[in-house]
This record gives sequence, structure tokens and C-alpha cells, in this order.
Amino acid sequence: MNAGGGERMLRGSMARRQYPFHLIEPKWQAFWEGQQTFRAFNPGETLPVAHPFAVRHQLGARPVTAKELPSKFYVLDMFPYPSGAGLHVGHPEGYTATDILARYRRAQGQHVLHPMGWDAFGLPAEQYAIRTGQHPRVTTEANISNFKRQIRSLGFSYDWSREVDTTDPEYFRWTQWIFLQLYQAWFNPETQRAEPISTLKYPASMEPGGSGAELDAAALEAQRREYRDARRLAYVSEAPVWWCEALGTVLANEEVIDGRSEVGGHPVVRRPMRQWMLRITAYADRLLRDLDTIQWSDSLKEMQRNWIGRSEGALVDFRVAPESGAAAGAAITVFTTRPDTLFGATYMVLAPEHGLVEALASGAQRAAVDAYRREIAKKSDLERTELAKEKTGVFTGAYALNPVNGARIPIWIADYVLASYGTGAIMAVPAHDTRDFEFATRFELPVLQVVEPPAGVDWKGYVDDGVAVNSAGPEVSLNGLPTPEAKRVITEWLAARGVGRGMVNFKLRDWLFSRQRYWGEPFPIVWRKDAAGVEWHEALPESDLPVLPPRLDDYKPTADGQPPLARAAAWVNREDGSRRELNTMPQWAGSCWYYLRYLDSTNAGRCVGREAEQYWMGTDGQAGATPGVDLYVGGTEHAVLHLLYARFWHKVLFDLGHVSTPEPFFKLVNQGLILGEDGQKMSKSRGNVVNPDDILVEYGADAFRLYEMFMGPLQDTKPWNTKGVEGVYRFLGRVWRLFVDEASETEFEQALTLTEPSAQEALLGRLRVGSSVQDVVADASQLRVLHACIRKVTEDLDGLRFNTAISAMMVFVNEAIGWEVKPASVLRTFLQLLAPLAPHVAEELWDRLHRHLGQVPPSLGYAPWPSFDPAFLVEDTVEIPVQVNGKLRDVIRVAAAAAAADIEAAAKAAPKAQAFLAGKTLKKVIIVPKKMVNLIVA
RNA sequence: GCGCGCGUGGCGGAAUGGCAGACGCGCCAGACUUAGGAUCUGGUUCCGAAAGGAGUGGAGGUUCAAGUCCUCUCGUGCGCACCA
Repeated sequence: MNAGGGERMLRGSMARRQYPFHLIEPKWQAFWEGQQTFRAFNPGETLPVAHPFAVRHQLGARPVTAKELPSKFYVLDMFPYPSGAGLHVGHPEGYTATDILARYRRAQGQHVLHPMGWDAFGLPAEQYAIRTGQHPRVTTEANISNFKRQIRSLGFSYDWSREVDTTDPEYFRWTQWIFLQLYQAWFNPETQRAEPISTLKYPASMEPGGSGAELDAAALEAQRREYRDARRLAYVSEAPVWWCEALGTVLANEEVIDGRSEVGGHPVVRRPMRQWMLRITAYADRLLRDLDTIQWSDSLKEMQRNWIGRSEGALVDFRVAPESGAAAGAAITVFTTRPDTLFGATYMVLAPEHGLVEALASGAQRAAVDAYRREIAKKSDLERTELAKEKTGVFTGAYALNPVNGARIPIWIADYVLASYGTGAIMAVPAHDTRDFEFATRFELPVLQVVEPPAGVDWKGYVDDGVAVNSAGPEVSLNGLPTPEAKRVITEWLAARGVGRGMVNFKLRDWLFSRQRYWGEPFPIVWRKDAAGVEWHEALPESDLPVLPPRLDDYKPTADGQPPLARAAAWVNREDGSRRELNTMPQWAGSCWYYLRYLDSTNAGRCVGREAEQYWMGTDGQAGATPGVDLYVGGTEHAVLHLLYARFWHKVLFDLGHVSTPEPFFKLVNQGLILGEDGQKMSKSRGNVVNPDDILVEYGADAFRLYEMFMGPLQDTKPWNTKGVEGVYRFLGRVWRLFVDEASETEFEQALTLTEPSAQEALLGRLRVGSSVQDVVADASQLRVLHACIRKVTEDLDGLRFNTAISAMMVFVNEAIGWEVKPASVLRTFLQLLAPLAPHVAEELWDRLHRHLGQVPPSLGYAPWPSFDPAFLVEDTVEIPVQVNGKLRDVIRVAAAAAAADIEAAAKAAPKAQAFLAGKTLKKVIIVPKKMVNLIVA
């Protein structure tokens, strides 16, 4: 906190501080740190006897067992990338919400784990290093320390003893270790889970003494190695990847948006390179299914479902017609979700990149095909999608035979068919597929109806279910069958004939896991050459972990396009002749498992200890424990990538027995975006960025926290309005004045102006609680106001409705400020309600209130959460609206327990209602006790 | 194009099918004050002097009663986007 800045603000736009937050906030932050108030304890730890958690739960003096510990509550924030720009107002929105929950649950007696850390590998620090030669470690540490200062200034109750940093060798040692688990595992399709690679069964020909006995031992092992390496969960692929020249690295599919890099918006091109991949596709089905077992928003689940993109259909083999040149007789397999429309296929389309195109292009069409392919190859992906309005393609000159009826159909190539989805080839059914219809129209290809839509709907371009027509071949007929039935019949027929089979296809691709960067985790992998000169890879032993990156003077890729690690020849070339892997892992790696490291962040022997993992993930038999993280809060920008990758890793670790829950994050909430005051997305170029530091100097952390929550529902997108901060700031000022004696306040203010900032905190002692605060019994109306507030705040915090919880506290204060005598017990309870949201001012007033009463203040953070007594909320009489024909006409006050007949009589007697009853016949009376009465007249 | 949200005062927003607009901002009036951009009190959906009428994007519907449920429609935000 910058006291000088605060003084400047006082003389500037603000006339007067509502209360001395600038002294209170650092004071309590220092107190919490000194007391380690928010430490969470693992089973087996010995708690300090004086720690408020130990006191509350009567633990301490000896190691605590998991059974003795209260029920766990793991509330997690998405940890930030510590950028040089510092915190923006979006970060603390989620952090404030989780902090409120953490404090609330502690008060309720739960054992709260609320950690924070740093996702600190990443491109900006590396690019800065390239420009300046400054080691990314230096930049990263400076940024972390700035972020930490900012986060601490907001008074969040993190257990900093569990802080993690993905760039710390003691952290990424375990990131590398998890990679080795992936490397040493395969996905067994029979058990549908990952198993150690040692359980992999080899084909008979590769078994020693099998039909491959003619091979020598080395050749056999080479074969087995190739077979094995092709099945690992971490494997090497030569497939085309997205290369970004500007960033000097490849990117994952997910990091490429419209043909440009997600980071920086640089152009990317498709290029074949040797890359590490992770076999996430093996988990597609489980990643999809298990969404049903977790509490995420529907929209988020839907995004993940779309990304996984499951579709059921069939593979169908078409034969290339005999006269079609070099490829004659070859099979072209297509994937279709509509095998029932097979009789309507009037042409086929292959992706321009399809492997058979070369052999198919014949005669007169050869030149056209080559020209088209050259044209497509030149286009960036961006152009390909932009130009998608008009479909293009060329005829190959070849024909294929439809397996159902032998029909001879032309084979085209077109870029509307993607090489990377399905088989890269389709059968085109223009009558019942929009894209095929557009293409067929453009190139005047025949359109043949095979589905009869409901009456009145045009069959041309009809893509939904109907009844099959014109679908009879020599051996099979679908005519008259509804679409689902037709699909089933034809798929069975294709399978029986050996020309097709049912198939489930996914959009999800394997995860491209290597990057040509310096500032990331090195792979624990080396490369060797066998006797035949074939390169193969080998895992380093666990004892070699962590594999540290080498020191470099220059962080750029080498002149011949090698990653920067290649510059460290002494590091790359090992004494035994092997060479280290030059790639590093992507930034996602560290964030895939950080929530596990928090559970046991200093464990030197395991990524997470079993007992700690089972306690905090709720699988050790605690009654009602949530399986996994209880609440995970973060932005939607991670809806697919981080959350899908982390679920994938977690499932692998689960299969291999390292964690005990199938899903990591049980409940997840996305906080909404905070827009600038102009309603536009905050950005430097618009000049509408709000810096939390500025708000803190002027209004303090408590007002900032309160405002972030008061703006509206956590999940909603909402605009910032600094005037709104003033509103909650004034509220805190009223809370302050509820307690503090006016005369002492004035005296304090005057002393403040005469005292050096460094000595000001001592002046807080001059403030006294006002004489209207007395140790007296509260009256019924005061208790009603208090208990209504307890109920509302409790229910709203449970439902994450922070905005309405704050509103309820405002209602309480607006009432209480008018009381001539304020019962200390009522104010004390109110401070407990306020504490999770505005902890600093609550602590200060809590402390003063107890001293005022001559008591030693107990720990506010661990004081049991107040419960409300419905008895105090009961009112003798209630006000209920009187409607006539459904319209509000009057309001009557009746006894809460009034009989229906009495209510009816009172309603009829209500003066304003009577005016509408006069001369009418009463037809019906509807009475909802304590709610309303409706008189129906005609 | 497809999928998922969301449309309520001047603004942010609140309302288990039961008094629409809680709470806050802003605005208006008043009190205190040398002063107010501090604080306190009252008012503030629209039309109307009032009585009263209208009102939750629009049009229908269900219901004694609809911001809330149903159908259609318009607008808007987000996600995916030639995924066969």
C-alpha cells in the first residue's frame, strides 16, 4: 500500500476517507501472515496448538489423522500466468468469489484448502529473452513477485505454504514424471483404460520363436519396438503440423484460430515435422461420458461435447472402377453418418491431399487435378475458409462403384472435404446434404431423392430423418424404412458383405505436445541409433529427473530451424552417444496437474502423497465428501483446452493408480467477463483498462472485493463502473460508523494529518467504540432484522449469489444505523456475516468490539458461522395484497394465522377493493395463506 | 448455418407461478454546514393534477394469477463452423 499515494488522493478528488482502510488492511494482512491463519493441514501433520483451526476443532500437540480432521473443502482458482502487465480486474473477480467461499466454509467448520500458484512457463518471457538476452527465469521471478504483491494486497486467504510455480525444477520434475507415465503406458481397448506398456500383447509374428523366427534378435526387437512405440500414450508422429514462422514453433490445433496463431495472430502454415503427440483420442468416449458425472454448466459441457465431436455412422468401401487407370480396383473408404442414403450417392469427393488422388487422376483431367492441388496447397487455411462461400473442385477422370447397386459414379476432388476428418473421402448425396447439394448444383451433377420427408416438405436438400425411397438394389432394399431403421439394416448388410461396418468417429484429434521453445519443460527423452541406422527414442530413468534446461546466451532457433535447445551442444550430446530431445512441452503441461501438487506441494518422493490425495479429493470415506475439487472457478477461455487436457491427464493417472477419482474438478463455475466502463472489452488500445492498484489506493481492498461481487451474478458479463465502487465504499463507511465513536474519529483524523505515515497505525488505538453500542439484550425487531440477514446471506453464499448477499447486509445496516441502542451481540453476529466478504474491516471492528466489552477477541476467521432461528422471523401479522380479478387493488394486514374466512372478510372490507366489488357478483375467492387473496367477480 | 445463453427503470441489477423494479449508481428536494464533491432524511418505472391507466424486446397461449411456464418471432452475446 502506498501511503503517499493515499495522501495525494485525499487532497485530490476525494474529500475524505470513509474509514482508515489504508491502515487496517496492511495491519490484518500482516496479522494473518504472522499467525499463518489460513494454513491447511495434511493428515499426519502436527498442528501448532495455538493455531485457531486447532483451537476450533480441538486438535494439536500430536500428529492428526485424516479421521480426526473435519470434512474437507477444496476451493480452487485457475492459477494465473504472471505477465509483465500485472493483475487486471478480471483476475480478482474469481479470486474474490473463491476467497469468500473459503472463509465462509472455514467458519462453518470445514477444513478448507485454498491455494495459489503460478503458470509461469510461456512465450512472453522467452520473447523478452530473445530481445534482451535476459534469462526468462529473471523476468518470471520479477513478474511473480509483482503478482504476488497485488494478490496479497487484496487480502485473499490463500495457504501460501502450498504455493506452486510450474517453472520450479521441484515442480516440473513431476510434470516430466507424468510424461513418463504417459510414455510408459498404452490404452487397452478391451479394458478401455491405460495400462503399463508391459501388458501390451504383440502379434504372433513378433513373438520370439513365432512365425518371425527367421529374423535375428535385433531385427525382431526393432519390430517390437516400432509396434510398441506406435501404441504408447505419448508417441512420435511425422504428421503435418501447424508451423508458425513468427513464433518459431509449431502450435496445437487448438492454438490456431482461422489460420492464425491464437497468441499474437501470426500466420501459420501446414508443414510435416516430427512431433510428440499425446493419445487423448483414446479417451474421447470417457471424456464425453463422464461429463454427466460432474457439476459444470450446461454450456460448458456442451462446448466440450462439441469439441470431442462424437458422431455415429459407418465406413463404406467403394471400389475404383476397372477402367480408371492406375488405381483401378482400389478401395476408397468413406465415413458417413447417413449410410441409409447410400443409394442416393451420385458422386464421390476426396480431399485434395488424399493419398489416392495421384493414382486416380487420369488423361485429360490430370493437368486440371494437378493445378487444383497446387492452388489449394498455396492457400492458407484462412483463405480456404474465407473462400468457402463458393465451392470448388475438379473431376479426377476416375469412377467408383457403389457397393449397394454397382452404380458407376464420378470421383472428384474438392477442398470442402477435409483430409483430417474421417477418411478424407466422402460419398456425396446431394439430395440430402447441404454441402453436396451446393456442389452438385454448381457442377451440374445429378441429384437423386432417397429420403421421403414429411408431407409438404421439399425433398431437395432435406437433411433430416424421413422414410427411405428409391433405395433398392439387387440384394438389399431399404424402401419404406424410417431413417434410423434404414441405417441399421444397411450397416448390417455392409458388414455381412465385408464392404463396410458401423463406426463412431470423433472430431477430437491427438494432442500435439511438443514446442520448439526454450522456456518450457524439457522432455526426459533421448534419441539413439540402432545398428541399421534407425533412430529410436528412449525414456530417461526417473533418477535423472528433473531434466533441467541448459544455459543459453541466445534463445533464438538455430539458423537451420532447430529449436533453441540445439544451441547447447554439450547438453544435447551425451557421453553415451545419445542425443537429447530438443523440443519442450507446451504451457498446458504444467497446468494439467497443479491442483494435485497443491495437496502435497513439498513431497519430494511423489507428485502427491496417497493419503493427502485421498483426503483432499474426498475418497477416504469422509461422509458426504465431494469426489475431486469442490469448486473450481475460472474464465471461459479455458473451457476446452485446459479443462480437457487436465481431465485427460487425470484419467490416465487414475487408470495407473496414482489418483483416486475419475474426474478432477467436480464443480466448476466460469466467472463472467468484466467489461470497461464503456461496455466494451477492456483493452489497452481502447484505453478503458481499470487497474486494481488504482482502485485499492482510493477505496481499499474491502471495497474493491465487495464491488467485484456486487456488480452482478458471478457468471455474467458485466461492465465496470467506478461510481459503483463508491457505493459499496459508502456502505463500508456506514458499517464503520455503526461502531466507531464520532468524537474519537475526529480526533483520530486530526492526529493522522500530523503523523508520519510509518507511525500512523498506532493511532488506530485512539478510536473507540461508540456509546450506543451496549451489552444489552436485543429486542424482537432487532433480532428479526438480524436473523433475516443471517438467513439471506447464508443461503446466498451457498448459491454463489454474492450480489444479493451484499444487498441483504446493506438492508441490515440501513436498519441498524437508526437504532439508538445497538446490542453488541447483534453487531457481533453481523461482523461474522461481513467477514468473508470484507475481512479487513470486519477483523478491525471485531477486535474493537470485544475489547470494548472487556473481552479477548476470538479468531474471527474460525468463529462458528451464525445460524438463524426461524422463531425470530415469525411475525404476528402479515401484510397481504388484495387482488380483484387478478389486479392489485389494496393491501390488508391480518394475523399471520388468520383463517381463510377471516382473510376473505378482511379483503372484502378493504376500502379500495370495495370500489371494484360494488355491484358485481363474487364468483370465486382464491386465498394463498400469508401470500395473497384474489377475489373473482363478474 | 448449427449449438448454448440472455432481453426488466436513465445505468448495474432484484423478484420458490402470488404486491415487478430489492440493493446500489445517477438524479430531485430538504437538513447540517463557511463550504460540500462528506454525512443524514425523503423522493425517483412511464402517462396523469388526481382517480386511475399502462408496463419486464414483440405476437399468441396456459392459469384465479405470468418477468417467471408453452408456441412463434425479433434483437443480442458467446461457442463451433464445409466435421460428411
